[in-house]
Amino acid sequence: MEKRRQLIVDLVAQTQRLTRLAAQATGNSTPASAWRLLAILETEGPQRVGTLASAVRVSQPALTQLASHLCEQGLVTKGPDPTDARAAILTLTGEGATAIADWRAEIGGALSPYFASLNDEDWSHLAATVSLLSSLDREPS
Amino acid sequence: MEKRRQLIVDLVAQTQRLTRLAAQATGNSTPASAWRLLAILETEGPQRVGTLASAVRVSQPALTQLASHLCEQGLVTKGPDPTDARAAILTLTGEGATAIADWRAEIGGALSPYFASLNDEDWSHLAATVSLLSSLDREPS
DNA sequence: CGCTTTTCCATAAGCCGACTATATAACTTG
DNA sequence: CAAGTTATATAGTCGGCTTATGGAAAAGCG
Repeated sequence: MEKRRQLIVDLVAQTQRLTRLAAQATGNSTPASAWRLLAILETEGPQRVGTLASAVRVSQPALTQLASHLCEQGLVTKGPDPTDARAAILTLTGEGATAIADWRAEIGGALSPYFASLNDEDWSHLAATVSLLSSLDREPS
Repeated sequence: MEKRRQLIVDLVAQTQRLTRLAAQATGNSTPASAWRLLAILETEGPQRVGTLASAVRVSQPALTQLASHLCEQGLVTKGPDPTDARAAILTLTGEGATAIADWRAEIGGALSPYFASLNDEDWSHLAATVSLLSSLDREPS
């Protein structure tokens, strides 16, 4: 289906635009990878550095560095893994959870004007798209 | 509508993930801003640097630098504006158009496995979402 | 058990894209 | 034409991400 492949391409192009729009509209300079990391810790619970690196889709050193920044800010804590002395486990703090909530409010507020003209049908398409995107990157088939 | 605001947030989160997935799946290091620039030139025709900077959503110096890179690669050309000697006008070259086409093929090929399990209804939601996203950043209302 | 190999994370060095501030040149206005 | 404004270019800097590498712990194997 060549048409579907084209649709994927268009979707990616639009997501890049929206990502950029969100970054610019909020003015928040916190990198997207940080938000992905916090969101993963929130939904999946404490995780190892290596696991997080692949989940966030950055290199392991990048995640180590990101984690140290977030530790300094008090948004996550790094602790030992009782089952493996090499490993480090990152845990979301209460402040980290608050930071995510704040960011969500900020982005929602900044972007909702752009979505003001959507009708109910548009919203249902969006909802469906969000839910299917949420579950599509577990292993390409 | 608090639910809708939440949906926007989730959409942004998913688009960030997809953007990152696309970057990683293709291995193509060309920055997203370059693709946005080429795509704009393709659909809108030759444009001034300043106009492109805001369309691509980067600062003017960033676009100047990006343009010079793309010129070196032969993907765009920079020419004078006959109506304003200060201005520079960027134009997509044939090679530039080819580069976009190639990239689209690459991203479509790299990502389509992830979308293999979608049904017809999913695809129609995606199509609707793409089309509404395409037309949402002309001025927040 | 001891030794090798593998795994996990941290550190080092460097690249590249983006930003702010500033300079230069050209258009516009009074 | 002088003064102010606008369009782009340049300089300088910062931050995130990458590859390459190091060191320590676990796992595999004789």
